[in-house]
Amino acid sequence: MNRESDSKRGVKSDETLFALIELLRERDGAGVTELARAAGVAKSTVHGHLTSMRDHGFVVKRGQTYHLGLQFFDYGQYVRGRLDIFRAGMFAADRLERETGEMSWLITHQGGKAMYVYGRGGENDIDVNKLLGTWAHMHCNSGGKAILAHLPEDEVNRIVDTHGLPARTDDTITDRDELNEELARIREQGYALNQSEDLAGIHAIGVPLRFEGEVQGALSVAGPAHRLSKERCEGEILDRLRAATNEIDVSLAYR
Amino acid sequence: MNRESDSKRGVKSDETLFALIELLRERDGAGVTELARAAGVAKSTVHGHLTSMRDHGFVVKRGQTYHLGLQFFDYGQYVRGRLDIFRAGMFAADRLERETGEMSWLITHQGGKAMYVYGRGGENDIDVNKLLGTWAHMHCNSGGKAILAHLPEDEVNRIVDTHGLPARTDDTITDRDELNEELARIREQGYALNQSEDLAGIHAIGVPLRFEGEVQGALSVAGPAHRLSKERCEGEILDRLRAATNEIDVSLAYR
DNA sequence: CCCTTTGTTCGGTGACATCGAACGCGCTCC
DNA sequence: GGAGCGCGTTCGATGTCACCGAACAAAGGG
Repeated sequence: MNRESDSKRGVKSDETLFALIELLRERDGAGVTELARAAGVAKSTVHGHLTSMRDHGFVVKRGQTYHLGLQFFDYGQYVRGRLDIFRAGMFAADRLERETGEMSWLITHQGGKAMYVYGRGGENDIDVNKLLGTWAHMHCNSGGKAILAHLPEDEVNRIVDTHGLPARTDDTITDRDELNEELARIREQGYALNQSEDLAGIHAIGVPLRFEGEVQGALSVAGPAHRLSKERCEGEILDRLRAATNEIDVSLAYR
Repeated sequence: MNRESDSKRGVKSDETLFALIELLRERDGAGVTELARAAGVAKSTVHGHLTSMRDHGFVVKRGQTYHLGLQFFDYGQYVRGRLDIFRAGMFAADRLERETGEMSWLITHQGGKAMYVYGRGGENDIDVNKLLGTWAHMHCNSGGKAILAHLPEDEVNRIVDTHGLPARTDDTITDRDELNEELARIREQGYALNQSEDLAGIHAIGVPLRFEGEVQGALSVAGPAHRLSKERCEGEILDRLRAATNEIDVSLAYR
């Protein structure tokens, strides 16, 4: 009723399960009654799903309220660990951070969005853990743009159709044609810049990580605008990024 | 049919969903037919669940085979980020690793098992990422024993009933009475030692992290036996652990 | 101590999860 | 190159079980 698209050939019961999971996250844990009201289902239904999840560690009960369980962390670590990009790029990202003193990021994409897969701190690790494992739009950050630039044209179109080009700052690219020009430029020069297009005052530069003709992800360096001038990005940092990419390519080829 | 305990009041459809998820992990991705055979359900059933999961990013399709998706990593990072222990203990673990040059671990427990929530490398980060986010029995590592020692007696019994005391090495405590003696000792001296009880040649020392009268987790230092002698553990390292614990306690109190 | 609100249990019932057969495709192997 | 196997996917028919709502049991709060 609330979701208009029931046309899909999925399992409805799973749909409510996932809704409950998302609700538990949004609210940082919740009770049965609260969940039932929010999801629009009976209390007993919610209770049933929670019981199943509890048996598998996806949910824990503290007092009267249910919370998402560490089983998610378990599976999450597994999924990340399976990514070639992650295994081949970790060390490169570490070194990049040491050499530049700025944040370094390993990024990949799934379902038309980019995810921060691995990051190293620069000044403080707090920000890293805030972003780590979160989804981002691909049009407004260096890594995402670097990936988009090397994706088939129809896939780029599909992604833009699905997720749009929301403005994060005044400098975000929100026009389709403008994005295509930018992607062509990135393809040509081999790297993508982000000048306050995602967060005001944050600049970044990213390069694509390709393997077997496909973009697997991107490697990027980000930091405050006053330190990451266009000149520094396209000079020192780009050189280091190129070296790191090369190292990762080799590592991917011989994995 | 394969599972004998259908007595639980859960949702059967969720049960097969979780079975599929686990199968996808065990096999590092699989096709519909393979999953259907392994789970003992119809292909169309599998396909339905996969479609639902795909819509929510829990699964991705590469070619003809399905793999677990990065949505798990997203939720996983969220769950860890909500742990008080993690937010309050990260920095302490970092410093501990720098000061001792050994691996440091932040551990917590759920459902009677311990999980490695945060770790820093010591010599190599590879091992850290192997263990990070995995479950462990609580009776055979320092952090787990430190937690057990400060849990109510009936809960300890329930845990042992559920998970048993499997022998990981020749030195693993496999006897219930012996475990209880050990736990009493730990309670008295305030720290737990692990001398090759989990992995041969690996020693460790752990202290409990308590807050509001409850054990929230444990902090531990681990490394090769030849460097982590009983004397060093109970001397220098214990001192540093105590300092770190104190810092975490303060951080927890004022969170 | 009542009275509200919570989590939990319990049958009854119709929606829907499940099944099996059929389809279309890509592959291999004669 | 076409016959045949295997795959993922679709489609109805069916009977199971996910769902509901009411009743129950604890747990606070006034």
